[in-house]
Amino acid sequence: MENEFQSSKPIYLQIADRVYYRLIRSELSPGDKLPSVREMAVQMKVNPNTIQRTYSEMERLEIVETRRGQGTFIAERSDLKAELKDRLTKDVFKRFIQEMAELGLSPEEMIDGIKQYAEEANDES
Amino acid sequence: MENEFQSSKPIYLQIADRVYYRLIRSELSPGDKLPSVREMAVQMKVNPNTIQRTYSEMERLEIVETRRGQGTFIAERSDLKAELKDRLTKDVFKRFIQEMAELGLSPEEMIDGIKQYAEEANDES
Amino acid sequence: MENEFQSSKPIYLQIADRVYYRLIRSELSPGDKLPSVREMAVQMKVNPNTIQRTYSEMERLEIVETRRGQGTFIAERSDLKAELKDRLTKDVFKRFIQEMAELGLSPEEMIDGIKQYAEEANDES
Amino acid sequence: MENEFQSSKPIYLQIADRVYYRLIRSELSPGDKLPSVREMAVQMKVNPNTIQRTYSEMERLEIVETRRGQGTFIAERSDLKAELKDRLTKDVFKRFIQEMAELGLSPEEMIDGIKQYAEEANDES
DNA sequence: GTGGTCTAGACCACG
DNA sequence: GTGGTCTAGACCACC
Repeated sequence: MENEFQSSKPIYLQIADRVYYRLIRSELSPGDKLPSVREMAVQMKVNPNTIQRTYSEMERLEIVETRRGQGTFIAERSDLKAELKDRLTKDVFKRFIQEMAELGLSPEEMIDGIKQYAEEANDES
Repeated sequence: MENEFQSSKPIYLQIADRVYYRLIRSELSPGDKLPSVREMAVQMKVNPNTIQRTYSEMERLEIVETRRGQGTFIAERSDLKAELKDRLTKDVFKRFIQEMAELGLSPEEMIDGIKQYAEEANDES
Repeated sequence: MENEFQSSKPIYLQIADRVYYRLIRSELSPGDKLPSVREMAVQMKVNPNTIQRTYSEMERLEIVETRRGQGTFIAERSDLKAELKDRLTKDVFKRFIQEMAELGLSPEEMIDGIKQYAEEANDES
Repeated sequence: MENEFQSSKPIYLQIADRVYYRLIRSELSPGDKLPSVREMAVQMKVNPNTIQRTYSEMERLEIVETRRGQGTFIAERSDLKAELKDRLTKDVFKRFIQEMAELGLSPEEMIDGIKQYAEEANDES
């Protein structure tokens, strides 16, 4: 009865993120068909309108294209995966570095912190 | 007539963030009096209720304490600054590492990326 | 046109108290949907913002959780009712005993007083 | 620099309570002179206006009387102490029993609870 | 439809 | 003058 989405980030964007990650991890590839809006809604335990938004957003970013009567497909561009990964990692890096700078941490301290926290994450897993 | 706040994050939290950063940069210290709700509202070009919410939130987190009829003050705990910095940096690290892991980057790649982007930031400045 | 709230305790907390009591009396159970902010506001003859505050407070205490676009629900924790009752009774006991101690009454006198007043209450009913 | 008042109860009433308790414990007696407003303010680390309110409140309740040019004195009524104690204990009992009834506790459970919590309080002391 | 946020303006208790 | 509460009404993102 419950879905698993949290944080303040809109659910429809969280779902888009999942698609991006599956692409980058090569669990999805250009040309693959995505589940229908309704089916995805059932899988995600979410309102179909929410999936509709997800798909619209991804189409806007040209990550996905819809073919009338056939469904929604990962865009057929050879560089899609690399481009997507680039864009996402770049965003994450920039935000991270900027926030850390505001907190007064030097690049060296950032690197130390990553070593430390990455270890902790390993311990937990 | 216009204020300078952006985006999705609520204004009242953005203002709280500013207080946190001023604390960490030692522009504010435990015991210091914050501007009154009304005065801060003028400074920030925001409705007094918005500031009220900022102050309530910070009080909930025990970063600030209000003395009735006197105003709102930075909490008088010697470890406040360190604790706050810790909490904020921890949050940023965790989010960064988790997002990067989802993008399939290893800690080594994260570190390389930081070196690279930190250089770029230097070049710009 | 008039609502029925009194005294010094903020209305938004008085309304929260009512929810707590309904939970303890099992008129509400984990997972139940509370009325929407607007509907509750009508019922209580109060401004929607006041209810909003009530719900925020209850969410802060993890007694309630909100699902975006769906409404506000009693938290789904099996021990919620017992925990809540415990917390509330504990608070009342502690305050009572402390006040009585300050008035110089021994536990025995407290017990005698309860017997006496409980009888009176019976007589009235 | 800090005073020691807490809870949501107004400071001026908390200070009045202290006077009541000192009376009941016979640390104060009818006819005794209270400290001047200013002196009490210094003792309590509080604004003189706050003490002024305390004294006004106590005068309204006829627990205290002010003699112009001389100061403020505990009212000279032989029954003052007993009456005060009665009134305060009655209030505390009634509120306690009512709150407990709302929580669904029987008088027997109240008595059990008092025994239990009174013990705990002993352990701590 | 839902809750979340923000503005505007008011009143009050408190110090 | 201070913060705390409440009302009224608006807009928005999300489902």
